[in-house]
Amino acid sequence: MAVLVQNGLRRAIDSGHLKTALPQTIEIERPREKSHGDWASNIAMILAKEARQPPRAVAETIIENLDKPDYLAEVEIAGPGFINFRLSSKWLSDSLAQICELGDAYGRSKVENPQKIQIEFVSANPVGPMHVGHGRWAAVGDSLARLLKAVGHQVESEFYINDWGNQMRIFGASVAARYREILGEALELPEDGYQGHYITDIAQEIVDADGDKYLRLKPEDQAEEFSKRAYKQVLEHIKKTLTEMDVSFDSWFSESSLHESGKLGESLEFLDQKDLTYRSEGALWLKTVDFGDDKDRVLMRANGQTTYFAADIAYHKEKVERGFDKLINIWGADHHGYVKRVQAAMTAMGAGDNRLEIIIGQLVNLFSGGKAVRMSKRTGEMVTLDELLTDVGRDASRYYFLMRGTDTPLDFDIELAKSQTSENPVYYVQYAHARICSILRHAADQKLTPIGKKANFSLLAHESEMALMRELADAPSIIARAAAARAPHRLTKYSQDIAAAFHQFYHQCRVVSDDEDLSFARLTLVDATRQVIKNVLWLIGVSAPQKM
RNA sequence: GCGCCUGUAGCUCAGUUGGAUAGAGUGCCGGACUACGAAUCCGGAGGUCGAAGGUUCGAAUCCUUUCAGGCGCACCA
Repeated sequence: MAVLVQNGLRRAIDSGHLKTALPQTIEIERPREKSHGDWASNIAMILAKEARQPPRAVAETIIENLDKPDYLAEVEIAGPGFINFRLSSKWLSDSLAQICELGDAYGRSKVENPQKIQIEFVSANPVGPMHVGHGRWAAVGDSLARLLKAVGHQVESEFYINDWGNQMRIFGASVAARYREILGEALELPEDGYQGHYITDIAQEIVDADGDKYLRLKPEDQAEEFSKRAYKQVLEHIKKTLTEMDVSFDSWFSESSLHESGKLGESLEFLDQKDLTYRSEGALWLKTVDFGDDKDRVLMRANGQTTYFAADIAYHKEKVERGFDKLINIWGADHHGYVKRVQAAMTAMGAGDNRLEIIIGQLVNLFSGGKAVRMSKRTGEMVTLDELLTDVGRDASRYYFLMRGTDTPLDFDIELAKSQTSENPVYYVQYAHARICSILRHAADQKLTPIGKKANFSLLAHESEMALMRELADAPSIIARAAAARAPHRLTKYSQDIAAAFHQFYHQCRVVSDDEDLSFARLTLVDATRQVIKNVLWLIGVSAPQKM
């Protein structure tokens, strides 16, 4: 379409009717208002000043020089100088035929510059069960990965396991304290210890398996032993929960492996050789200020221990070495203060300014019957993702997590989700899919099945049929834009738009009727709708049921 | 004090990167099943896009100021 306008424009300029330069880009957009056609261009208004002509006159000149291909039904000037294009029914028929032909692949596309992208998300600390907030990043990250693949990128998802440092020690000590309590000793929880009930559960499992075998060890050695053992258990649990959510990771990367393999030391040395570090007050610092941070950051403490930041640098260096063009990290808003220093470190390492893309997602606020639920891992006062999945279900949870943009906080009311699940739009969309399957079953009873491209699409001329076909034809561009904007939540909106267009069509047009040709055409349209709903729901990670 | 995010219908939120009369859902009022699923559809009421300036043909969108809310400002991870 843009090319069409460009050609017309060039002709207008070449012939001297328009005194202006050919613009770099010509914007073509879909008007909000249906009466404004299928596509519209604002180019005349942009050029009006330079051409020293009123916008409408410019538009007229452009239209006079325009080709008229058969997919175009009408071109008109509207409002202050918009050029509106109305597509012919042939164009809609063609896109319908394309859906039939491509099936599950419909909606996918090929970006101009396919990249090798790594997307890292969730990365929950393996010291307890995942909470509801993790669920949001699991849903968003997994859908984004699917979305990026759908537009032709090579995508690898990764879970970073923070299995090193203070928290692991405290975790082990907490389990050890509960272990001793079960075996009759007085409870002495470590400072800042974890208090969730699952800690006791883990301790109980150890008692059940090995009895009081560890009781003779010193408390520090118990903690050491248990942190390794318990963390594996917790990690398995995390994996299981993610599987239940239908979220899968291509790789699991362990923080402690950076320490053990020496990669951490190597990256410190690397920075040192580039003269980016210095010693002060007994600690080793990185000159992050030189790269946009507010202050320099400590890599190694005065006590000789490296910081989490140092490990993260090694981690990101390793990622770059693995050859990704783009690294996407999804972090909760409580980590946004950390963005600058990691970006600074990336720049310092010479990884390129745009290599790392950090998506900061606002947090999930949990409510129960309108009252805020306080969550704390330390005190164990929390609602786990498992509980949520059991209560609300996978489909509703994933859809709900995805309905809002990531930079808006998500209020999740458990009671509302439990008691009024029919209000959740996911059912509206799934119902449309189930209804279609029902229609297809009914048609099969009448010995009718959709016949794909061979159907006579010119019979689909009703207003609601055209609207539905237009909606379906949008899929590739909606998906492409959602991927580019890293905005999987747009898919939920789109899925509702398709369902709405279908339900409207359903109420106005009878699909299976005495008119066999019309029935074939409408069955094909209905089947194409089913296909598109299914494809979009798959990107969201929600099932498309045949019955409900 | 500094930084990031957010203020849009009674409520929960979209708004396709600056377009035309700002849209959904929910709630409220009123309608539609003797044919393919009423978990559906149709109609109505409901707005100073937090506020004030600015940029331009044109602003919810960009800039400045300001008010309100959330989050963050470690030799924790």
